[in-house]
Amino acid sequence: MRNLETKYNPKDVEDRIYKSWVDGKYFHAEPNPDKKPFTIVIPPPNVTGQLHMGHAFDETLQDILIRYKRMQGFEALWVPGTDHAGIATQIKVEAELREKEGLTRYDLGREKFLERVWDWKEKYGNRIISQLKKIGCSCDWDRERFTMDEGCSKAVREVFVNLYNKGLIYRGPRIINWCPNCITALSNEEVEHAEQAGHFWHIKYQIKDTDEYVVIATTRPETLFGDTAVAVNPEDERYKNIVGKMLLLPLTDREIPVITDEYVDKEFGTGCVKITPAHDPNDFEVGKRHDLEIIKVMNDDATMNSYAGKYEGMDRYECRKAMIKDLEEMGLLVKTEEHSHNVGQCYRCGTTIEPIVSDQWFVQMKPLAEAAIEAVNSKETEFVPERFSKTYMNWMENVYDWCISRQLWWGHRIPAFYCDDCGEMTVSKEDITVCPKCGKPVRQEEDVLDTWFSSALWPFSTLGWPEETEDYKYFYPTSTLVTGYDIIFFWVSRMIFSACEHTGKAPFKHVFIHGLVRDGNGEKMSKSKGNGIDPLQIIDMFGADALRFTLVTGVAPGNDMRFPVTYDPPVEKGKNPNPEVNKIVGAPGVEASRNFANKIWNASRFVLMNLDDSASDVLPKNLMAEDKWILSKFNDLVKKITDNLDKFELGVAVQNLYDFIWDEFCDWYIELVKPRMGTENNPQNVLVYVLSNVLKLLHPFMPFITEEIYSYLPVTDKKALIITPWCEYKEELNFKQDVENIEMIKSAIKAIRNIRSEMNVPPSKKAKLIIVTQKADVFKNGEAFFKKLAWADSVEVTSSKDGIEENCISLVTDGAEIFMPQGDLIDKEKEIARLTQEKVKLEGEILRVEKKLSNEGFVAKAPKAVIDAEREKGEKYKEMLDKVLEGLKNLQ
RNA sequence: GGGAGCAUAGCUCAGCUGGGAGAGCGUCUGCCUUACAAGCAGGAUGUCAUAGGUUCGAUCCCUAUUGUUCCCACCA
Repeated sequence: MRNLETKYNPKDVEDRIYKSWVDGKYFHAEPNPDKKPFTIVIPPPNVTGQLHMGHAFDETLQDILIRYKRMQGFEALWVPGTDHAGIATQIKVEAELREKEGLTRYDLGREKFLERVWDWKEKYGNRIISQLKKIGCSCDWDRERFTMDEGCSKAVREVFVNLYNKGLIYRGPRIINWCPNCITALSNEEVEHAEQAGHFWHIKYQIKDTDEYVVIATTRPETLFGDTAVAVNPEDERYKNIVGKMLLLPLTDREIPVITDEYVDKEFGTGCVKITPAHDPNDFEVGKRHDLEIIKVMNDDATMNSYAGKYEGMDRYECRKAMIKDLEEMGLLVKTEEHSHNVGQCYRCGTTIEPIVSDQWFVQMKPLAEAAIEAVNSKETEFVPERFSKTYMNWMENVYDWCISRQLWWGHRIPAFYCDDCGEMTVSKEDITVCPKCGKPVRQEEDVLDTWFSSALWPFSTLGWPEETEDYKYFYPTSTLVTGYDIIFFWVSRMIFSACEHTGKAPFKHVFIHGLVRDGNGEKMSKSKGNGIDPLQIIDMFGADALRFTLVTGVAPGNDMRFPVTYDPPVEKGKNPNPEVNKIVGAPGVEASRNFANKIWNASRFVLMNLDDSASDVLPKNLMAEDKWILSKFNDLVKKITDNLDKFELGVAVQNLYDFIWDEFCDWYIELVKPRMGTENNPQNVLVYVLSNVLKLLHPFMPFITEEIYSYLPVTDKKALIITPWCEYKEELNFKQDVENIEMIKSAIKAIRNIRSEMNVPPSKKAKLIIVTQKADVFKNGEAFFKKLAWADSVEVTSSKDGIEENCISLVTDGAEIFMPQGDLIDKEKEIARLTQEKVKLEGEILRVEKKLSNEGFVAKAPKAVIDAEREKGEKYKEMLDKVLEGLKNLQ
């Protein structure tokens, strides 16, 4: 115990401590009428691969909150689990299949392919769980869930059928976003927009039975084959005469009419718009208004179909190139302009989205949004920081229907059954094999649901809903949801409206939103850029506590953070590393945290090696001033940490802890108390008290090292730190006067150190101190401190300056004037310069204060406390200035 | 087009309902002072983006401007 190494080694500790928590079943929660519940459901990581730094951040925040609440006496439940992540996982498994076996999913068939995906899920799901454990997550592993497990699937069907029966789910042809690579429909949220350089082609459409043309401008000429009209603005004088005429659609033998529609902007392009209802959302609307034919010109993989005539079979871009060439040769291409525009891309594979008409399933959103808006307006759910509620509202108030069907195999298959015989469609919670209408066999819908459909139910599906289980009744609604601002639309919004609709309650009280973890250049981490940092590697290098501490240090809620690392060989700033070549060798932020962990470790070693058998955490009756000082400071700390945690200000809380432990406890209290070690006035119990309690406050942030150290301490209530009650503010440990006194001594010591350093006096050179003060008792008490911390060999405390020898350095500090006879060491010129500088500074301060105090407005309107403080300051400065002036006089 | 964030020390960032700005890293000086060199002591560095306004008083609140990042929408 007393032979602990001088370097804290996380590897000796973390796995062992984690196991002890699991063995103690401390993570497990059960409905408990004697306690209040505190519930968090984890944002389930995708089973696509492994955790990245963003997860580590997200989960650290949750673990901090859950550990804090657990210690505060809540029945704290953190539900873990993973997400099946429809498209993302299917893509991964398909890629693996292609690489390793040269097969496609169609080669295997649906059933066999799904077996492969389940194998994948097993492997990577488990890997993710083990990574969560490495980070220190105190999830209730008895309740681990998966979005496609039995319970969640049941909830999905319940919700689907409910919504369908209420008429809030419908099926029909609409323009949707189609990913030709994933071969599925996507919701609007799953499309990312990126600026792309493109062209604006001006093409002539001949007016039938004339030699005249109209010119239309398009960025997507290949959709021409689906044109069923050309539209102009009804107010456009230029085209009034051709409205109603027929046009010859180039490269085809079709004729299309010229129609008028308000949608057309006269000013933009040529004022003529080709209308392609099957391939453009706006055109689709125009088409509906004018009852136009809908002609789809592409196959599911974005190759051209038979409507494209001789271009059939070509890829859409190949076709574009070829037809432009042909149009040019035919003299129908008027001009080509450079044109950059936003193009939709699949959020999973990056392929350019094709807007396409397709039969899909939709959730009607408007009616569902109402309750979700109200939940946030009424503060049933609150966003932290508050500004994100605007993001949410903005989306919620402008929702459009949600396309929920996906042409994938991996996911919840839509519970709709078709009878090919009578045409009946049945939506049912239970699987059916025969048509309830005609008794003929039915076939189930091939499509699966959007992966977000099931994650939208996560806060209640994981707690037993639709059953009214004890868990559901006790733990739901949950307390806090922690997640990144990037999935407010995908997930948070959908959880809120789903919960409001199906459970009648908002799913959580607080939504604690955090930012993204970026690389050292401020860029998003990504595999393709090679700038991703594996949290497990960082843990391996520095320990989980150091990583966790780093992730919450210096970050304000909702803000992004940078995670700089150094590579070997080094990578130029602004450049991306090549993971094959550049290895991570350092991480400045984490090193600082690791050093902090080490500091605590060594402070604890110091305490432990100085304890005798009688040591405990019971505070003695005869507390010394410095004991009262640290106890008061600790008391303040308890309040600060608790307040800040309650406000989700984790970054501030962690800074408070750092300052208290390093500065106040280590640099001052332990140093102040060293002279008392081993004497009959041994401070050991105060040391144990403060250390053991500060470990409690630090535990949520650095669970491993705190638990380890705590186990060595002779505390009265000996149990695992993780379940030890949180500290409370104690009025009886507030010693205002002693705090003032010790602060006075501290500033005197600092002033002496400062001067000695300026005068280049080495610590080995001891000095005599004469302290002239009206507070003799205070400074007398500090005698030992001056000897130890200000390198004095003798300390004389007096109330008068009589008899002080002339050749002294004098310094003025709060409550005292200190003289240091320095013999020949004193450099008179230097000392005069120093005092003169001091004089100028004080005069400046006095001027400032006097100016302020002579300002009538200030005296009349400022709060009394502020004015008094200012007066006090002024007096103190004047007093100090007098002494400085006197010192100068003596020197000259 | 709509919305949001950011601009503070060389770098990365804090700054808690307005009362003369802080940390870490880096840097400079001196130290193995009986827990810690992953340490100790001391120092230097800021027109708190710009211009107005409110106020006795503004880094903080309001307005505008500039720069920057992001989200949403989008005229073919």
